[in-house]
Amino acid sequence: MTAPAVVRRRRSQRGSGDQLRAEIVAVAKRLLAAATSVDGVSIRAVADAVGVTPPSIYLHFADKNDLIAAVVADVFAELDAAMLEAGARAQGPMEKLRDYGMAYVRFAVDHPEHYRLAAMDPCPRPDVDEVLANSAFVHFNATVVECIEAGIFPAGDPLPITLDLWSAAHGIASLLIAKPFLPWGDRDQAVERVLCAAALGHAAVGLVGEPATPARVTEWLKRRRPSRRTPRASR
Amino acid sequence: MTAPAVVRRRRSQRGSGDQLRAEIVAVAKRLLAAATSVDGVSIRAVADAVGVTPPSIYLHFADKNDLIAAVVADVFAELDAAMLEAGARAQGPMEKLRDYGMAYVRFAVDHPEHYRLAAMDPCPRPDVDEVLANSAFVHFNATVVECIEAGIFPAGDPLPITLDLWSAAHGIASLLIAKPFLPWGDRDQAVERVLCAAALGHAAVGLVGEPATPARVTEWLKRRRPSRRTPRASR
DNA sequence: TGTACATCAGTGAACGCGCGTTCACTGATGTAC
DNA sequence: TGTACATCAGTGAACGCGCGTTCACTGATGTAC
Repeated sequence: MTAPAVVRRRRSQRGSGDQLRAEIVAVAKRLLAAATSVDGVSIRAVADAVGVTPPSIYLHFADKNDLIAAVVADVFAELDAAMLEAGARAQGPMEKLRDYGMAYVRFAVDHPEHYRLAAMDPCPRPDVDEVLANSAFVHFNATVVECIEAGIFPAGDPLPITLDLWSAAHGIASLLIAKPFLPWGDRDQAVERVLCAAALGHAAVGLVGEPATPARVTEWLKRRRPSRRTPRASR
Repeated sequence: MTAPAVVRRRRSQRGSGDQLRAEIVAVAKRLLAAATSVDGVSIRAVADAVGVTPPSIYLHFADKNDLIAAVVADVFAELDAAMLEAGARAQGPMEKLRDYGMAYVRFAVDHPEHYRLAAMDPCPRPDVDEVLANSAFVHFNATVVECIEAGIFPAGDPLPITLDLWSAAHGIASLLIAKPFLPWGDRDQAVERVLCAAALGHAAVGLVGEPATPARVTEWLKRRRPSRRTPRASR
């Protein structure tokens, strides 16, 4: 065992208190990536890893929730950056939407605990505007608008479509995280299948010209392609 | 304040140790419904609420995880019962799938913490077979098979379709739970929209006859319905 | 240039708490004789 | 029917631990004169 590693930090310069703040957020983020819940990372552990005493944390954050919130904001920014980069070279709005969605899910799978923290755990301070003003959400919604303008999705309010597609991406992302052992087969394929099915479903709703209900879905399918097999009596 | 309520239980009869076990599970389940995480419910709190001392719990469960696992099993059983009841009077496989999906999401929204525990939190002891043999999953998959047999979904392995539809239901369910403050509008409508879009997407994949990719989706849409508006240059 | 002083980032020690789990024990119940 | 005894569900007290947070303090830094 090594000695209790008292690597004392150099004290910050007068004006540069923000440096320690940023370092605390970065370290907390790193530790949270390896924990399975917020309770798994303590203020003391963060302080230790930064090389500072626990009370120092309170010079920069009101309390633990405040620190966690800062990490969540950082995670969302990273997610947005990953999405933007993935969608930068898309050929059209539909491709961009796909690239965004794939990048979203890949981020979730690559940083499961960060994703859990940001999108699956209960919000410590829930705020509509904060989510809707979130860069990732804004970029996603803008692309849905492009799809509407391109005639891919039915005209109208983009918000429900954005929420629906987000649900689809979140569904496959969070299920991959929560139940990674399921027989997903090739993960990228599964993700693309789900995202395309959702997008296609919405596009098809536009084709049908009416909101989809199961009755309409069935009717629509019957009209266009009569059953290839006789339905068996259900056991 | 009332006196420390020492309501001592009657000691169980010799053979009826299972009665206390069941009572512990029921109480733990009730307490978990009001907590935001497993850490929010302690062995001590469960013991208190049952009217028993903490060590008694260990006569019936190896440790806390074991107790939680019993609650999760109970939650899944309740979920399956709710789904079965909802789908009992469905007219066809597609309607049954819809009823199952709606019941699934309703259960999640009505019991958010139970759903979080069972489907969103990390599995304490992950087990493929346990999930795939789970009644709710089996019933869901069987209905997908019926849909395939009825020609609604493309022929082939039902498992990917089941997983995809589960992802869709899980997506809207868990997002409603994690971000209830978003502008969902009418919740039932949002749920039906997402589920139908997913189902319709898969059905449409069957129509197209090839796996969906964004390129194919766009092409397919263009072939069948040229853009109603000229795409604007993206800003 | 030198010195007294104000500032404030960070410290050390402690507060009070609740946790999961263990262990020797109790005492009501059922049973053997 | 009566009594000694074995069983074992449940108890009381404690173990060792880590937690979030507070508070009076320190001492390097920058500044006023």
